[in-house]
Amino acid sequence: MGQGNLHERIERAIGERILLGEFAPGTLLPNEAEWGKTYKASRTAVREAIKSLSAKGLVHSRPKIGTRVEPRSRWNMLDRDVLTWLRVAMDRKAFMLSTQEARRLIEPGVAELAARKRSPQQLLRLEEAFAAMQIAKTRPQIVNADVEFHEALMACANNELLIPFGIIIEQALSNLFDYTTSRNPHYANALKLHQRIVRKVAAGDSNGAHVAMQALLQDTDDIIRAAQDSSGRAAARIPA
Amino acid sequence: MGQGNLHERIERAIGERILLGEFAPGTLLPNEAEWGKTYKASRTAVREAIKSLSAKGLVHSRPKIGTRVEPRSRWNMLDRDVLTWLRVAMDRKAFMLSTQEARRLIEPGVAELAARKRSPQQLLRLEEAFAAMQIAKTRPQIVNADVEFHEALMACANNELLIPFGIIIEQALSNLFDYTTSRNPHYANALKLHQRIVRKVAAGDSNGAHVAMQALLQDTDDIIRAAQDSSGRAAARIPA
DNA sequence: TCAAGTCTTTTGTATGATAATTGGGTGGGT
DNA sequence: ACCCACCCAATTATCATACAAAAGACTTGA
Repeated sequence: MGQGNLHERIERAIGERILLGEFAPGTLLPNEAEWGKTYKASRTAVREAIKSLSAKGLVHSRPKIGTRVEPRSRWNMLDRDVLTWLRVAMDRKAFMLSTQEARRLIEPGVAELAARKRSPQQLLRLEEAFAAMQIAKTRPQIVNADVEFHEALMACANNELLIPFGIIIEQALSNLFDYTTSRNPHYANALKLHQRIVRKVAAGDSNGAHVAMQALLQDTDDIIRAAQDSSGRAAARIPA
Repeated sequence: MGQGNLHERIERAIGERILLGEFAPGTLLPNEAEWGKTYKASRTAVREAIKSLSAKGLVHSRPKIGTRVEPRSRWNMLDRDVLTWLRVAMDRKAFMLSTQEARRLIEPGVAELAARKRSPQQLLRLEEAFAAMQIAKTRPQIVNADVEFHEALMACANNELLIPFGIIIEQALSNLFDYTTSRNPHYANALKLHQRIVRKVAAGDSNGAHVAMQALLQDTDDIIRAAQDSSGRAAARIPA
């Protein structure tokens, strides 16, 4: 099948099927014995998979009733796995719109907090992340460094409740770099925008950091829009 | 012990102990057999508890190695259980500061989005939630209605990635109402502030909604500060 | 008609055995 | 003394089986 433990593979399989809508919220899943037949595994392995899905808020089990899919409002969308499955299930464009919208909502505020509350050590981590962005060459290096930059910034905000958002950023960026075929020609520009954030955070200029982050997100949106337009034109070629 | 299934109780027990710092990130937990002895349960039940903790990002298990506590940066703080344990583990004042800070970060933006994107049906839900706040009498009724109000507003924003934040609001509000002993004398004022948000969202006035939400949060901060001051004075009476 | 009790299905828990993983130790060769 | 291949042991991963507990469905009696 895929990789990972048996119960992890089963979890992924069922999770994806739920996210894809094959089992709608409110419906009853097959019972544990049937899953066991489906995936040729013991009830134990199936139960462990379902326990994980339950912890992620996707399902809820009760004796005699069975396992029921929870309403989407209880799904833990900021869980790494759930978000991955969601990306698989959603239209890519819609997914990027959602993630960018969420980023615009919180990242400027995070930058603001970071400028006000970062410790010297946290600032150092941010600066190192920026340095890594500067020397990154290959695409995975660039993505990793970019993600680390935004996570370092989150850490500067000194509020653990915000950490789960890192997962959104991670998904958004790795998706973005898949989207923009090959190298982003504006990478030098993106670097400048990131550098401005570092400077504002270092200077403790919270308003400046807020604005600088908005500028970076605007730039990202522009890149997405450009990529969309070109792919849109390609799609338009298909006869209706 | 408490309530719930056996594996849920074990999960809670271990989860709380991790959050309280008894098992620091990086340390090795006792093995499954020992947990079984500790809580007088079979290995099966222990394993299911640990699977849940694993799904919440608190721990990670590997054969021969054992189960290790993950770094806090991987903990799923927006999980309902984890946040509950965190509240138990943290100083109440610090917890409320964190939650309020997070709310200030995202709720104004949510209100803004809600004003721009809400469907008529979603608006109806918001209005009904406000109506419920108006007729609420007992404290649990008030808390429930208030939580429902903010969750309805989230729904208006039409972005599922934001939903997990509802958990923060839930915890923040239930904590707040524990904090302010007995009835909040300014409840009439709070109602007005909520109503203003409803009106702005109904009118599609995104800036207005943003500002109205900021005003509500400011009011909440004031209430907290007032409660803190009085409890601070009480604490100051204790001889040093 | 209704209510109490039994039946049945499904998850929850226990037990014991075996497989797989991997850090650490062990020993031989150079 | 160093290094490589190999084995060993501890721990989780998986399996099979049995029984317990919950709760909806059904039956039976008044």
